[in-house]
Amino acid sequence: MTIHWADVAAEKLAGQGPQTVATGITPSGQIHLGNMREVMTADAVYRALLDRGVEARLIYIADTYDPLRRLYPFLPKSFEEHVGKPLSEIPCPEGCCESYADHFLLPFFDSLDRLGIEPEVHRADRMYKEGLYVDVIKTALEKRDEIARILKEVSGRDLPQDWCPLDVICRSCGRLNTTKVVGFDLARETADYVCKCGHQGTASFSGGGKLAWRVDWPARWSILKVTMEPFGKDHATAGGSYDTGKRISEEIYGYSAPYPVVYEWIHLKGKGAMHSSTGIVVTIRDMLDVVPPEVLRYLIIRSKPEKHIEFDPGLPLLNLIEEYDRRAGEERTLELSTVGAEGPAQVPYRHMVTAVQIAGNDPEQLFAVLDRSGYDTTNRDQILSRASNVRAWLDRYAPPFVKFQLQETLPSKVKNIDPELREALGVLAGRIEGKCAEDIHNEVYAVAEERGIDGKKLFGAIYVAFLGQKQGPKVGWFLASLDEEFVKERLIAASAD
RNA sequence: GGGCCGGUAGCUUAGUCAGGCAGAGCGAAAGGCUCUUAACCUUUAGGUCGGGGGUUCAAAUCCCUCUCGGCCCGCCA
Repeated sequence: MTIHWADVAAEKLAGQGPQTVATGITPSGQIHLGNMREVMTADAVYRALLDRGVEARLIYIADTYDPLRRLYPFLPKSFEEHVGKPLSEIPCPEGCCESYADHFLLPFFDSLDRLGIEPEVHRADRMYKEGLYVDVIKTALEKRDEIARILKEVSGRDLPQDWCPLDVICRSCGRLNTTKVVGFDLARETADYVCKCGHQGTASFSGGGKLAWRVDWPARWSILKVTMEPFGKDHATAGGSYDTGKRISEEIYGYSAPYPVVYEWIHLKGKGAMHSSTGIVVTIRDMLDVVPPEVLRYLIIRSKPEKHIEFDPGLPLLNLIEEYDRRAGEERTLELSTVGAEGPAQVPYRHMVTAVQIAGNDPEQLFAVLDRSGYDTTNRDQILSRASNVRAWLDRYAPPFVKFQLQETLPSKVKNIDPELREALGVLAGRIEGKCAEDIHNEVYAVAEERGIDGKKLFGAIYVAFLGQKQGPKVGWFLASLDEEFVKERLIAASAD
């Protein structure tokens, strides 16, 4: 019996007072599955804490005050002028949201909700503007030399003479990365700066700028009293931002660094790590179109955070879904993956792949097909939702050989079928009337046997006649789901020449 | 150059902290249900635990070393 990693972390933290589990992501682009690992990891530990009766909260800090680093491939050329501005101060790239940051945050929040993750949200720009950072900014400026020394000692990085832990926003051009702080006044809580754009001015500690990342992070820990935080392996390396953050937190802010959980990246099978700038991205919303939220949770919760996840949205995704649906995984993992009261699906995803393609977009037809196959269709909402998952999967990720399409007219390939097989199709046409799926299926075997034909070949011929390809869904059930006259006509047409 | 994480069956992996018979799922193969249609049942095969060395009665597990993959030591989750 293995203790789940979330419980291991929770056990370490138990008995140390109320816990604040923090996560943070910069909404600089589509928030993808890789990013989601951070939040899922935090949520798993949060749940594990609650399960053992520890008082805990889950917070999510949106780094909305980070500057836009560069013109990402998905942005219009016109956004060049916004590079360097805080994400919260840039307009929405598609004109539908209040800001650039919101454009990527809102769909992400929607996804979190569906995943059953309900963090308290803190937007960095608001925290700065509301003055929550004023004290930590003052301390950082006062102890600038000490911070610089820590950064040098831990990361080996030499900072320029005029380095300042506070980056200010130019009042004229709105950029964070083009200004230089030339002086500050702790009493008035302002900093003086010059900007490359030619402007010079004075910026307030409340919203006039932000701390450099390596200082911002530990400062935030002390402001929000963070006790546990997962982060990507980029921050975890020796000399990385956790190491410097830990020292800054303890020595500058007198606050113990949070308990770390380091997570690995999620790779897209055959393409490498997900990264918004490389275009190797599957967004959370994309995935939620294809799998139910429980399965997405399961994907992340079943792997230990330090293992990278090789994610393949093609055929192997079905294994993951079915492993979850059949409750084949480890019990605690399944428990932590649950969202609400929704149970596992009654209809296996794989079968749904066939059913959906037979039924097309007609829900009644779909229920008819499923009823015929003997599945429980009482939970109609769940079935429709799964069916819509399956359609999206077929559309985007399914390998060609699982797809089929009923041919409106007799496929020309029928001409290549052996005459004796075609004849058998004609015989079959006369034997399906009023028969149920299973009986039709049996007729196929019966006809093949009577005529001394290899059953395999006869099945193949049927598929060619209806789908134009050599394989397809289970024949009896497939034919039974179609209009009987249509089936007869098609079989006769295929047998004639 | 220095560091961090990972390498266990064809694939995904548990077990590594705290040494004690290498386990599971998927896939594969064989058989069964008068039935290949991605359905079900039964059974089987599959391993140099990345390589080498060391410690030990005993090593996937601890130590050293090499190697492969990924990442970090500017910025960035």
